[in-house]
Parts: sequence; C-alpha cells; structure tokens
Amino acid sequence: MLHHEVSIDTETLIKNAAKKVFLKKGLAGARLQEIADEAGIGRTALHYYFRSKEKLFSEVWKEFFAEVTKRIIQSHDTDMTITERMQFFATNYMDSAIENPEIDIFMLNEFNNNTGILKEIIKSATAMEDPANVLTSAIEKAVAAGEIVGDPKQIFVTLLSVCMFPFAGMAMFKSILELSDEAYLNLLRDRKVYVLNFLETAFKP
Amino acid sequence: MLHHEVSIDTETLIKNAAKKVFLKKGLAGARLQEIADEAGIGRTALHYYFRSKEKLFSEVWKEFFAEVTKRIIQSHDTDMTITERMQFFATNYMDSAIENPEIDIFMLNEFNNNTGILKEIIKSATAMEDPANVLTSAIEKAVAAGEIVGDPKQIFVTLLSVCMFPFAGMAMFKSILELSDEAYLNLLRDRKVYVLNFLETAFKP
DNA sequence: TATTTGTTTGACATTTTTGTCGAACACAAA
DNA sequence: TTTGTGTTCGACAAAAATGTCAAACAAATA
Repeated sequence: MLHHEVSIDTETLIKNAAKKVFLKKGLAGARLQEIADEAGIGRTALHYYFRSKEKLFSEVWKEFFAEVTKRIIQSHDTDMTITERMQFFATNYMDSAIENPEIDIFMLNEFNNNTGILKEIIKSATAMEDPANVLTSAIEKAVAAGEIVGDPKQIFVTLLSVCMFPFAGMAMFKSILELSDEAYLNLLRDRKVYVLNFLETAFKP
Repeated sequence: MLHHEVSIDTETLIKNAAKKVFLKKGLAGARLQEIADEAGIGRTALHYYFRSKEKLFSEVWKEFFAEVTKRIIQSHDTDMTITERMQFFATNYMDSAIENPEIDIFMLNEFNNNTGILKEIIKSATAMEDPANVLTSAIEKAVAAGEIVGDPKQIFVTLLSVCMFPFAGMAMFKSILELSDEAYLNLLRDRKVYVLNFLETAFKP
C-alpha cells in the first residue's frame, strides 16, 4: 500500500520510463539501468515492482496495445461516402499517432515476432468487429459500386501505407531527409492535411 | 591467404550467417554463438575474421545498405519525365525488394535503434551520391516546373511509403488481410503494376 | 622432411547485464 | 515507543555475452 500520495507512484513512474526506453531500443536493446535512470530510481526497485525484465515488458506492452486499438477502432457512420470514411480513419489515426509516434514501428515488430498471435489477441480484446474488416469490406463495396476504382486490397494497403509509414519510418526519414525532430513533426502535421487531400482524388474513377 | 578454394571461404560463410541472424534479431538481439552455429564454425573464428560483433555488423550492414542503395539510386536518364522517373524507381525498388523482402523492416529498425552507429557506417561506406537527394531534388524541380503538384517532401514520403511499406509491414498485412505467404507474394507482384498506374495519376496537377 | 604461414579451436578472462538478499528506512497503528 | 508493513538501496551473486590467447592443425613450399 502507498503511504504518501503526494507524488506520482513509483509503479507508474517505472512504466512510463520503461515505455520510453522500450520504444526507443526494443526489448533486446533496452537496459534495466537505463529505465531506472529514466525513472530516477534505483535499479533494484524495478525488480521489486516487476520481477523481471520480461514481466515488465509484457505489462508495458498491454498499454501500447490498448493505445493502438483506440486508434484503429472507429465509430463508423454509414452515411459517410467511402472517401469520407477513409479520411475519417486517416484523421483519427494520424492525430493519435502524432501523440505517440514511436508505437508504429514497435507494433510492426510485434507482428513480425509473433506471427499469428496478435490477430487473435486483437479479436478477443476488442470483442467487436475486426477493425480491418470494417474498412476493407467498406472499400470492397465502394469499388463494386464504382465509387472508387482499383483492387480493394491494394487500396487498403495504400491507405495504411500513407498513414502509418511516415511514423514507422520516422527515424529513417529524419535521417535521409536530414530533418530535426521539430522539422519532422511539422512535416507530419502537414501530412495530415496532405493525406486528406490525397485521399480525395487518389482513387477517383 | 586461402589454401583450399574448393569450398566457400569462411569469411563469406560468416557473413551469410550473420546476415540471416541480424535480419531476424537485429544488432542487439543477435548472438555471436547463434551466428557461429548458423555458419557451422567455432565462435572464436568470428573474432579472427572480424574483431568484434560491432565490426561484423558494420561489414554486413554495409552490404544491406548497398543493396538498398542500389534500389534507390538510378541511372537517372535526364530525358525521363518525373513520372517516368518515379515509375522507374518504383519498379527497381519493388523488383529488388521482392527478392529480399526482409531487409525493409530491418532497415527501419536499425535506423530506429542505432541512429548514431548507422550514420558513422554510412559516412565511411559511401563515397557515393546521397541516394535520397537524387530523387528529392528531381521531385523539387518537377514541382517547380509544374509537372506535378504538392510539397516535394510529402511526395517523396508518399512514394517511399507505397513502395516500401508493403514489405516492411509484410507480417502485419499478412495477418490482418489473412493471406498466406504465397497470396501475399502475389499481392506484392500485383502491387508493382498497381503502383505504376498509381504514380501515373497521383500527383498530376 | 622441416619450415612457414594462415586458420581453427578450446580454455580462460573480462565485461555487461540481470537477479537476489538483507539492512536501513519511512510511515502508520498499536 | 514499539511494532508492523511496505519501500528503497547498496553490496553481492549469477548468468550471459563478448573478447583473448596459446596451442594444435592443415596446407603449401623450401
């Protein structure tokens, strides 16, 4: 039990620090000492609150997952045209991603390392319709109706690419475009507008 | 000096094994023992040929980088329109990426995890033209000339996104689209055609 | 055959990272 | 004050990973 509630409790302090370091370095690259320093506590306290590095990681992962789920799940208004719908998705996704830009590459890796499992977790965790299917089936209908043209799967891949890749590839883009953190953040903000315009015309018949 | 040329020389043996392991585990996650096992030699031999893990990594990374650079750098025929040029880039990139689809996510990760080291390696490795600049400056000129419209950087990001992300996010897409390896490979092959058509119209004024 | 040169290996050393334990500590209640 | 409970810390232990070295080895050549 906590004795002094004056400051933020140590457990959250550790989790926040761990998030920072795991996002930056990955599971294998992260060091407990670095997390402890980041949290401003002794390394032993990490073991007191979370038995091991792996346990700490799995705790933190749950919260990343919740964050990303929030991004993808949309209330889908059936009155929307397919273009509006894709714009709605893009807006929600990018607004959320700008807040936590490092999660994207982290998630890509999780999919890489745990091939089949993640999809199951998503299904059981959300207890609702598969978020990807909502979009893909909407796209399929729109293509069938002639609202937009192209292979539905390719359109879906393109949509996710233009939204997600600038975040997943942030480090790479910053490096090859030689942009500062601030400059790239501006590019991302501009990109939201750019993508909305882009979606307006990209799949038009 | 080599004494028996009958079999593949140990140095290449090690490099190939290292590529495999580094691609799968990244720099921090890779273990020298695993690389040695993969190569079928003693771990000490790694140190004989490459002094340290980092040296080995930097050698191997140079080849990955060269591979990716080859994808990006084009003999840039000045007769080409910007659209043709981007199509040329897309074709080259995706042809090459289909051969080695695992490099994309690896590059993204290593940029993310070891920005510092990579910059050093690139510096020492390249007496060559900055691969990104070749494209971006061409795009800038084309925008200035009114051939295409949009912010050059955004166009560049979009171009790379539609080409690279389907490879980097391969595991994710396979999972959420519920596609087998073979089906996704087909999607990638189709995508080449799709992207070429896409580029035809996407940035038109 | 003996020598030289380059390669490979096992045993050992070092470094890095994680994990454990008990003493000291802070606070609340008896 | 004393007792009890939860927390923090430093010292130490253990494990994991990297790095070093001399001896054994294989092949070419003197």
